[in-house]
Amino acid sequence: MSSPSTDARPLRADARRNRERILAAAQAEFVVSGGDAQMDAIAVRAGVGVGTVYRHFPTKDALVAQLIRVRFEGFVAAAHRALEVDDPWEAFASFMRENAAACAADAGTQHVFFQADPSTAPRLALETGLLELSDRLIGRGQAAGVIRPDFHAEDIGMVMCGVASAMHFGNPQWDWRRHVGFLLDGLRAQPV
Amino acid sequence: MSSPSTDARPLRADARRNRERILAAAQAEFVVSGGDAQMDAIAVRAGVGVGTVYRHFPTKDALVAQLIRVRFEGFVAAAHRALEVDDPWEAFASFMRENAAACAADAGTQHVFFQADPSTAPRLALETGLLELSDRLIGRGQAAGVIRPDFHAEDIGMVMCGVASAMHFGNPQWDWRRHVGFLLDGLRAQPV
DNA sequence: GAAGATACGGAGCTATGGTTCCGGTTGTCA
DNA sequence: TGACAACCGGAACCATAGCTCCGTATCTTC
Repeated sequence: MSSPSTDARPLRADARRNRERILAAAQAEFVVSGGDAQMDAIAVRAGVGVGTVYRHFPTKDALVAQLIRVRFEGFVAAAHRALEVDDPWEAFASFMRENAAACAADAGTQHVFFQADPSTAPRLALETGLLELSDRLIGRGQAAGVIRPDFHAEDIGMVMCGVASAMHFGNPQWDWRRHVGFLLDGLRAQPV
Repeated sequence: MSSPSTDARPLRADARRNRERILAAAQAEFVVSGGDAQMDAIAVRAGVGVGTVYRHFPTKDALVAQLIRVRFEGFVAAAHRALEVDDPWEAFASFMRENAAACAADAGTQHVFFQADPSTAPRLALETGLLELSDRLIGRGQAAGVIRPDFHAEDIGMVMCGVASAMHFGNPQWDWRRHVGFLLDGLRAQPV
């Protein structure tokens, strides 16, 4: 929940506080509204006026984009952690499980994700370096013969998109851990 | 694209024709609009007035519900076909592949699906008998030792939801056939 | 502590899109 | 073919939600 904006002029104290509040409120509001949060509701929850919301985020899309960006930073951090793990399979598997858990924990961003332009995720994966990190993670597993050789870094987006949306759109009783489990079993190198 | 309404009074010829046109137009319109089709646009495409759309479907939700219902009838038909297949694994796998292909072929209904109430799919699965058919299909595979024993009929919804949403929300370049392939490999009974 | 820049609040503007309503039209049946 | 019921068209209504505007309040700096 940081402020990665590129301009460096320091925000006034109250402005910075409000910015954080708005992001948190948006996240919370997207949870309860199921992705259809209204700007007014976000403002109320943040304890500010709508005008303030719009001063920080010129449009609703901009606010949403920021939420998504924060989420991707989390993915990147998880990838770095995974690369520390010795066992190549466990590194990959824990990366996948951790990302799924992050999606599950933050339903707000999750809801919003699926309303964004389809190109958003691929673009961010490239920009944040996530794609390259994933590539290393997978390459390591394939070199060790534990990940199927026809699996690529781009595929992570596909399967994780599936896992996340099933936990989001589907029956609340569905267990996403099982879903991830099925996939991981399918991604493991098949014994010949 | 049939008319499964329960009341039996025959529709006037023009009314029946328009009803079919509206459903087809809605499907097409949901494709190009990415799920945000407008009733006016549907009416225009169907070559009728909005009033006519509303006479056949009292609300947009009702129209959407009908599209989803038709899709489920397709699933049920696929399940029946699959049960004819001799090889238990091939029966199950072809069922999954065929359903995924149906989702891919009809992006319109697909888009709409994810806007519907999350309880819609489970409810329809029950009502249409799809759940029970899936259960038989899986039970057969498990009895033959080719499907992992901890996979249940309800799980089909979960994984198919994932596959469908990845092909719908995600990068258009993603190959859903690979996605299904990964899953099927994970669902096959693992050799002990 | 005073001045000026920065930020805030929230009423209200506006566009969008679902829905209604009723005068006119078209099947259907005798 | 005539009469009635069923059906159609589309202008207009209305609720919703994104966004703007400007007078007021607050922070920061000298």
